[in-house]
Amino acid sequence: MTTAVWFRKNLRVHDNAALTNACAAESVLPLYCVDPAWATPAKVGPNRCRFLLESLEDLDATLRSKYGSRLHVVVGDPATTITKLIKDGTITKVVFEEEIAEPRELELEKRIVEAHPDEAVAVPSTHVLYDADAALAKGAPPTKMPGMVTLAGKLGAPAKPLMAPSTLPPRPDVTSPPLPSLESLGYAPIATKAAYGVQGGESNGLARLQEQMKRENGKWARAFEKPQTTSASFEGEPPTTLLSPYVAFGCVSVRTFHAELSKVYARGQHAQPPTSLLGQLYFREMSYLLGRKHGSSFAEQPSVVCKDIDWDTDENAEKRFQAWESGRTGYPLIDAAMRQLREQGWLHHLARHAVSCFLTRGDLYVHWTRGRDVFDRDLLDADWAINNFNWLGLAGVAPWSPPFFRVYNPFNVGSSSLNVRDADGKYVDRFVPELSKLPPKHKYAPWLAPKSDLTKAGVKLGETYPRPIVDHKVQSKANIERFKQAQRAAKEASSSSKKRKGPPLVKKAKK
DNA sequence: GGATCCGTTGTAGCT
DNA sequence: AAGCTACAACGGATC
Repeated sequence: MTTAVWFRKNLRVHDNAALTNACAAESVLPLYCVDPAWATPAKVGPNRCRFLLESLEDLDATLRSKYGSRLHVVVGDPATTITKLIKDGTITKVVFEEEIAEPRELELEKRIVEAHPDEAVAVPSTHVLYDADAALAKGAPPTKMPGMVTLAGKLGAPAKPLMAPSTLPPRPDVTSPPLPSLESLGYAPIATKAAYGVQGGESNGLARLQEQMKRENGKWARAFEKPQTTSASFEGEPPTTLLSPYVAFGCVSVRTFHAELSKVYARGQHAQPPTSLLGQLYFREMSYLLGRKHGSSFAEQPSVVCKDIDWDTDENAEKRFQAWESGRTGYPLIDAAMRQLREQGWLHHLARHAVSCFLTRGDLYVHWTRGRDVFDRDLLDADWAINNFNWLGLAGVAPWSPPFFRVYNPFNVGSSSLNVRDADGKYVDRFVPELSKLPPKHKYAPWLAPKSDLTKAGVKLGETYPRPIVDHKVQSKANIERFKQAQRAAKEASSSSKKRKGPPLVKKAKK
């Protein structure tokens, strides 16, 4: 009688509801399924996949050293794999934490529960601070931080994280293949390290959590305010905690993060949401609540969470998208960020703002889902609910968007909004080295540099580095106007359809 | 039910 | 350098 613990977004032994649940079983098989339809370079970039594999190795090592067990990793569709294990008698039950918002995962667990109503045991997720359905029972999910703070007040303290089990029931005599490698999954080897050298795994994640909470004896965590941190960042002391990849894969439980942060907060004055560290956890929570409630209509246009905007989808838009994705827009800040994303799997939050505004309503007018998919592939901390929440917001289509006429200027690096703080242009040097010999004042706007400076630096615009793909000043102004018109048209369409007593939001016919 | 307020992080130009 | 103003103006929550 063996129970499989199916690890999903909880690659850890602490605060793991499925693992804790399985402790009463006679025998436990720790199971992870690498879905080959997902773990492929087009869907999941090499950095992200490497982080996953590192996390699996760490989990396996912990299971071996602490529990005398080991991880059974199967490369295959999780539902098919679980069915096979049940049918061949390897396991009699499977325990897993429920998904909250991601459609792909919800669909998957539905298939498993329907196929195995007696064998599948779904336990409430530890991936969020609050039980999502209990939170939604209090009313509509908040779209703004004051609403989230109020909700948290109503719900009280989040559940205490579960302790790692002291022992596990024995593992059945099952032969496990060696853990997959990047190469075995069809990835080319990666020569470079991920951002700040982060490596996946619960051990690394918990160590980083402790480190960040102890930084300046807790003062750093208490004083943390996101907009004060520097966006053009890639080395040295990280500007933020860099814990997001660990939380996304579940190497660190968000509840453990919250509990540790609460201890540090209790020791002195601290910043408040939305800008504080707690605020960051609250934004994550909002993403999940909105994802659970509206996830299926996130990309449905129009819907209550997505305005009907006439994004460009023609060949020219495709070319602009490709220039953006490959870091060849002619705007060094955008290009450096996009190359950093690809190389390191990470971007500071404000750099994410800069590139997503640029791709969508700001400059290129490309559909936001294109950018979302790139982030989902390349970010180490890619998380379905959070990624959609942020793109919907930045593209200007969601109720939680900033006013649409607030567009970031991609070369005004002295402005406080993007907080680039890179007078020497080191960020450009690192990721757009073809501009590194320019004088610092021209590094973020090479097209404004005098010819003599360009020649001296060996820069030939249009050859060694692109000219700006669009004229930001002209284009952003035109786009604001276009967005305004689209917004008005959408509003009129929805109010006239209401008058006709038809469905309030009619799905637009596909082009 | 209409008015008012507010929203994590805008820009440009001026003092 | 920091701080002010004008710009243009949405939509959800609250009173």
